[in-house]
Amino acid sequence: MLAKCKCKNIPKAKLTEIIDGLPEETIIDQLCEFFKVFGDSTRLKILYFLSCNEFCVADLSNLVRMQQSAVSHQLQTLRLHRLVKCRKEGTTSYYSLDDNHVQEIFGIALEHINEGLVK
Amino acid sequence: MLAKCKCKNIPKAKLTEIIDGLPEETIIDQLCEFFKVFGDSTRLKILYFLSCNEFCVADLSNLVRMQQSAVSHQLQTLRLHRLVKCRKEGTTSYYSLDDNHVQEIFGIALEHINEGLVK
DNA sequence: CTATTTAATGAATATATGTTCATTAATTCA
DNA sequence: TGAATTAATGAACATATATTCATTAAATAG
Repeated sequence: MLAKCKCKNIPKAKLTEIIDGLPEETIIDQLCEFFKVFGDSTRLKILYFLSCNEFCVADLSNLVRMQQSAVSHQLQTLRLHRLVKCRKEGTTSYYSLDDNHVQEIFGIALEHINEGLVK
Repeated sequence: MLAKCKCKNIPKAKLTEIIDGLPEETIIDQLCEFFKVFGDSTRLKILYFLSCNEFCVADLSNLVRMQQSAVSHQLQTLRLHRLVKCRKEGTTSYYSLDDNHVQEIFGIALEHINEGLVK
């Protein structure tokens, strides 16, 4: 526990409140994992394309210009994080978005980026 | 360019529209970088504390239980991405949030995580 | 001026992560 | 059944990243 705040004389009660308000380690880890998923250009492109339409692995492979294996691996991590879902038809796997936050997240991120351009 | 969509017979016009709609590489890279910043537990904790109050490096170091150097390095990346700002007073650097999207982003991420628990 | 404090920086290291290659699994078709 | 297609998986490798340690820079106090 922090003995005292050296910088500013924050009231001890408030400091305790702040420290207690820190989300649990498991929650923080989950947040990290969630954001990490978005921190890769291949996955971002996949998410973009799936936000437009359902696609199979081969098509996504063409669209993002990556090997089938690379796309499969990335789809796996997207699936594990419940951002995309998969339905099978014969030997073909059709992927689509499984989260309504993706668009929202993108929007905010773009806002941040655009503000940077203005500054 | 994708010759044709093998999975579904998506109209060629729509497919072209989708492909053209893919953000430019520079934008995608910026999005990646933005999300990567959130994909680290130390940085998340720092952002949490700064969302509560302004703090100096030494205090943040205590709060997140990391060495001063580690915190300084992370503050640098947060600064470079314009998520925090710094003001100096003597030898002390006071950091605070420099982005109104942080809270919003956290909120959405938490929603996603909580939905996972329910499912 | 010298010693002290606070933060920033650079190099080194250990770990994590994305891609490729090779293989396997599952399904369909002849 | 056997060949072909589509996707998933595992191992290996190369790259990126976070932390530590050591040092430097800047400001203040004695």
